[in-house]
Amino acid sequence: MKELPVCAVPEIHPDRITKARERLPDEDSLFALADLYKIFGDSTRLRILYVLFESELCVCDIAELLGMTVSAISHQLRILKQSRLVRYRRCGKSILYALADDHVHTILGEGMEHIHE
Amino acid sequence: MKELPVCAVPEIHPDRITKARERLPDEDSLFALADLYKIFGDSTRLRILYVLFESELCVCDIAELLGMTVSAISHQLRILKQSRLVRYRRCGKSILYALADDHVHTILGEGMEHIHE
DNA sequence: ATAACGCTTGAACAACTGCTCAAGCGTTCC
DNA sequence: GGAACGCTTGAGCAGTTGTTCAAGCGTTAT
Repeated sequence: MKELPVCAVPEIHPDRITKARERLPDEDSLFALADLYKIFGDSTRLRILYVLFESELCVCDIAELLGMTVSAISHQLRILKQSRLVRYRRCGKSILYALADDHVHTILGEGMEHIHE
Repeated sequence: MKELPVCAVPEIHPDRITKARERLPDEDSLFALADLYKIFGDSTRLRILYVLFESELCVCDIAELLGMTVSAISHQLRILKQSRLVRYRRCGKSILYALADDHVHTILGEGMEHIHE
């Protein structure tokens, strides 16, 4: 991080603007990234992800765990499914949900580190 | 991740529920974590963070860069300030904003990895 | 002092989000 | 087949969010 000591150019700094613009990812990546973080930005979804850390669970298990309706959980699981953060498989009458991969661990780990510093 | 092959217990699985409950962080951490991710869940704020990667910038620089009003940027900077993701210092008439620490890099890095896999 | 400049702030508004409720779908068991 | 069960889905509603607009604050320049 450059820290320029004085403000040689008042108001607008064209040189810095040019360089900073290069750091901007393309628009698609930006929106995809924002959408991903939006998913983690809700405590219900966070709680769902955390309870899936231990083992796969059916929808009514999760609802029971979090003290919420099955419908509310199902709505949130659909969002988590669409973002490929959880996967599911049918098992008799139930549908068992599980974390899709290890990205969830690492992403949540970084976040926890920040808030607890 | 345990993956149980059959559903010995239909409907609700009390043993899994007990274990899963232990993985839940305390409520304060959960809300703090959700609030942190909410910040990253907006493309304007993401763009602000990215343009600050290169060097510190004043408010009207950022506004110019992103093609938005100074007011809109200022509102978002206030949110980023409150979450300790950016810091600022006065410099003459201008106020220069910069990334607060390296957490931003690592958090955004993890996210990018997920969406590009 | 007074004006100009850079930035902040609060109110207002449209757009979005998460939950509830009611209805419906797919599978299993009788 | 038909009932029961687990889950999903769409509409509706309250609460939240991001931007605009207008006004105001603090510093600098005259």
